[in-house]
Amino acid sequence: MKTIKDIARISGYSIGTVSRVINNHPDVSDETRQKIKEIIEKEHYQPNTNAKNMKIKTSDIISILVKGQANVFFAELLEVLQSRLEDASQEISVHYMDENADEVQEAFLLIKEKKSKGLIFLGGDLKNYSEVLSSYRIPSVLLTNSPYSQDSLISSFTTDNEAAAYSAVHHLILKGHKHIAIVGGNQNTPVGKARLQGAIRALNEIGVEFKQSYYEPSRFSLDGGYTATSTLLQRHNDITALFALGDTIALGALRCLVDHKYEVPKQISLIGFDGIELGQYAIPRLTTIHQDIETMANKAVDDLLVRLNYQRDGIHEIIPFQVIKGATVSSI
Amino acid sequence: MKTIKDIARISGYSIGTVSRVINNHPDVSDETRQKIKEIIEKEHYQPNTNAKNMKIKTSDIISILVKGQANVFFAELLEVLQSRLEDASQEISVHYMDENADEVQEAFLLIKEKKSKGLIFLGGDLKNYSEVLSSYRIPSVLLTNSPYSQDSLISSFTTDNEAAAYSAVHHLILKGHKHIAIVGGNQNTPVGKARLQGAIRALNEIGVEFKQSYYEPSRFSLDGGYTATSTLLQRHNDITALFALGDTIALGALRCLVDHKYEVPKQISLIGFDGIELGQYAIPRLTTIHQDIETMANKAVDDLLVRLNYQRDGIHEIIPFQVIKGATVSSI
DNA sequence: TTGTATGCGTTATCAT
DNA sequence: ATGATAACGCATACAA
Repeated sequence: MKTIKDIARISGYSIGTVSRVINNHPDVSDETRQKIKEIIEKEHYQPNTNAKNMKIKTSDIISILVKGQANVFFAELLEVLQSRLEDASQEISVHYMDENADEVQEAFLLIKEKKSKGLIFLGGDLKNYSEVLSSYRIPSVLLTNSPYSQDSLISSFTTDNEAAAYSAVHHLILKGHKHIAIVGGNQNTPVGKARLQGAIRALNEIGVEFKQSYYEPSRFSLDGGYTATSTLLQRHNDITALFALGDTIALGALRCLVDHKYEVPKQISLIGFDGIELGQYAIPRLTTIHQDIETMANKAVDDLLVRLNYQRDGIHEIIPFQVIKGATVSSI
Repeated sequence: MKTIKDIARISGYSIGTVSRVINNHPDVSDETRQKIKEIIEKEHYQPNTNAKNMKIKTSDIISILVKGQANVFFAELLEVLQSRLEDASQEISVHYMDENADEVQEAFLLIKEKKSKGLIFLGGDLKNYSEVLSSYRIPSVLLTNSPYSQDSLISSFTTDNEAAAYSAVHHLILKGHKHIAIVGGNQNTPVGKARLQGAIRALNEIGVEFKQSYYEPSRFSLDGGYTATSTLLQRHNDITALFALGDTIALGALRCLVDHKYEVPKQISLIGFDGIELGQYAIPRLTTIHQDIETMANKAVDDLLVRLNYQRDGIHEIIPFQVIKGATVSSI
């Protein structure tokens, strides 16, 4: 493989000059720059990223860490983020990680080895945000979760999951529902917990006591939603409405209800959470809580770009949500 | 940040010995190994990947290149691949790339810089598979497309897109349909082309001439399917069946048909292509062509693992598909 | 404006 | 079994 040495040899210049051309340094004569560029082109030379990363102090890259590659909501959020950052001519690199991977560890590597100048987390909770990591002074933005750490380098823009879940169930209650089951989510995650809490609060408010048997957790998937709903239907026959802790779960639930010969929403109503695009393609259209990904993404990008240039403390904002009235909820 | 030097200093051993411990070389005494490991643990030392990659001749990693992160079919295929490779205790790294990125270029980097020992391509056509790349002698497997290059290092396991599309339309024809419209896909891709060709062949076989106006291309998305279907419905009012060149497109089409007050399948039948999980959660369940991802993934992994150990030529196999009879097609 | 030399953190080769 | 040291390919401080 060709290295910078080869280009130097072929061009007759030194590797120093070649390096300057590669990195667009100003102190090279136009003629030399031109000549070297041509040779680079002709030889298909590509700088070795490993060697490069070892030398540079900081790169111009903002890294985005996405937790859970199957998460449709994150995928949609990511799309907006990418588009905004592209508008700002901001180089980015996206890193998908496993649901149960350690995002702080990953971030650490990104900073240490790829020398990212800024970080955006989609999911994750930075529970283990460490002093070491903090010592690098890299501004970060956390989306869709509240920050555990109170480090001033972190901003967060999140939906109030508790309040949103409350609204979802409240919407069902307004339609006359009382026998409401809750499906999906993981009570070991802050998000899952908050959503269930919000739902319970709405129930309690009208004097309905929440019974554990009306809740069935599930993986965040179509299949998970289907199975959990199946369990709930078997367990109780008085359910008139279902609150799914995510749209993907809701779509699994929807199919399950139909398979069990329930008419939606006539016999059983269904409301989801997230507001993913797919929900509006479902038949019937999914009623759901819409998290405002546009605003989230815009604020995240604006905040990060500012803090990249000016020393400021991170901010923490709650982004308003919205109930999308689809066709899966009806009055009792 | 701690480096191997620090660990050497702290432990009292040389960096050579520390390196040996890190890489599990046998020629270290158990006692030394133990001591050094403890220090590594205590100091939270992590080897620098950049430096490491510069030195190693070849890593033990198989890289998977996925073209188009929004592609649900690839996502499902990837899941099976990952599970199979994990069973074989095979380290992998997944790289998502843009739909119109150059996968050969990316592969080149992966081989040169991450020293991958094997490659799996999801999508892409290796049109530009170069001599340079070939000179590295890295076994590769191409899934879901036929190889352009005849390099003996490449295996491929693919669905016969032309035949499968033929079967899809033939299925509609058997149900009595003649006014069949085709929606979605990109005629600049081999896959899109093959699927359209197969559909046309089925039509021609029963003496129906294919008219261009009964075909509307689209992006590979819900929205794309919706819009293209809209166009077709506006253009013709004698359509009794729709063949979507992908399931995601089909689901967009389904929503569009319903919005236009067509009953599916009573008034208009619909068949998709791919066999993604989501299709079986749609209401009604999607009739579609199922590509056998299990077999594809199994064969890909088996073939690659064998060729990693024995010098053999790549093979090219067509994997049988299957018509899934959902509920979106009925007799006329 | 250009060239030279040093070091980044490793692995691997050659000693010991 | 362990240590010393030469690369790997590049950016950069310093020299010219």
